Amino acid sequence: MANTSSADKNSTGARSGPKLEQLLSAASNLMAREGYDQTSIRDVARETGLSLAGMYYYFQSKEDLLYKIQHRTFSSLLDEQEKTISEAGDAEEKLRRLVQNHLSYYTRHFNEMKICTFELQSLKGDRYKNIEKLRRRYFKMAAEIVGEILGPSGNRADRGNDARHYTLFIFGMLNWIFMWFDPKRDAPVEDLGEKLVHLTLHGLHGRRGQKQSRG
Amino acid sequence: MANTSSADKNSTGARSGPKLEQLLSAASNLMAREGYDQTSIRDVARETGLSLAGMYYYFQSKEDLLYKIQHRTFSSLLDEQEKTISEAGDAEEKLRRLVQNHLSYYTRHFNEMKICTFELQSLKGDRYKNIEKLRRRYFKMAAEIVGEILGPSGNRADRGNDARHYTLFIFGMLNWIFMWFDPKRDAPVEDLGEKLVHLTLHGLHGRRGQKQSRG
DNA sequence: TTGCGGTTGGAACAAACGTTCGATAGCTAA
DNA sequence: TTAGCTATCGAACGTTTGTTCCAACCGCAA
Repeated sequence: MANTSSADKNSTGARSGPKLEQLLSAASNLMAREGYDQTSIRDVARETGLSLAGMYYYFQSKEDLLYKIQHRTFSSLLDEQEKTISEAGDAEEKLRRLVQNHLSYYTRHFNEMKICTFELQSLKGDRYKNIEKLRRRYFKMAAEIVGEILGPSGNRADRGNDARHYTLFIFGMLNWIFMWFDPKRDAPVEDLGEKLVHLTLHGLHGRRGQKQSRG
Repeated sequence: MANTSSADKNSTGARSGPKLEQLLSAASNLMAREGYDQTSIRDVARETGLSLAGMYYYFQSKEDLLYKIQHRTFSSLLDEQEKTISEAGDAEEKLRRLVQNHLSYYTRHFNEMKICTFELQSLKGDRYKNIEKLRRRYFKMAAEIVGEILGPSGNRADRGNDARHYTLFIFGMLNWIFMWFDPKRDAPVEDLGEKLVHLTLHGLHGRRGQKQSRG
């Protein structure tokens, strides 16, 4: 179940339902294209046909709008991941599922995910802390899988940092996809995910499909 | 030598020298911390002691300021890379130098690099095109190295896309470092670069520390 | 001294922004 | 009908922003 804390007070009342979803969706679309700062509440209002003042019936502030997008998207992704990964077998399979789920979720909620990935720093105070908490939970989940694949630490001094670094490398590959992915050129994402997992496990030298013999 | 085209008209006159460098440096510092949109020209002026109007003696516009930062930083990095890589031996060594140079430049010009990495989309028209051109040159340089490591293509259908994808994965790892790097925890960058190269070449399963002889 | 071009600052402007206020419909329960 | 709640609107306020104008300063050559 997803985190709920002091910054989501206004899930009470009628400020929910399909209208809210529509507003969040339109806002995500604009913000993913133009960025959070460059998207005004007026833009979102215009896009949805709602008046400017009407927006403030659904959101306390612009930052609250951003927060709602991030919180919904992130906790939904997190739930999906924790459910799927727990059913996996060994660590490699868990990693594969983590990557493929991430990319799958990504294609279904491109705009929202882009916002989650690049607009965290636009949140302040409690709202920042809440999303940061979700992010950390996501990271920890991945880091444990990577640590499992690396095997027991102990030989090198900062072996503890290894899992952290490699996990951050993986998230780097995943998150950077927003910057270049082109459906016409790079679909299907499943293949992309396979490449990513393959690179992570075996590197460029690990043969795939067919191979040269090695020393 | 770095690209020069229609958008850098104002390198004429006295609008250069240490004062310009100071302004660009202060602006980079603020923009790396708060983002381009959240940094006003007034902020930069206040930081440097120059008046608001005085800023417009050095920059045609706020976007021009951003462009100057990106152009200088990127062409300098590009020059450095092309020089160093041409001296390298095999493809693996080239990749290693590419990564280590990138990270080295990165530590010397953290703020400017962060801006180059994340604020491209804030440029429009010719300014956008010019930086995009530099970026493409950088990418091509890397992609050729990766292609060389992968070996001759021809077996799989979209093998041509492989080098592109793997290169983008590498840039993903590199660029994402901005999001988490902590000098107290992650220095020295040379070790980080080694880890990145090792993952790229051999993956998590490749042995490290105890190394096997090769070829 | 005068003159001049490179450099700087004070003041102002128009536009855009986030936010608030008060009013007004529509609906439902008493 | 009345009372109250949900949903929406037009208008406005105060602030910040990028940018411009123009006057003034500086150092140096004539």
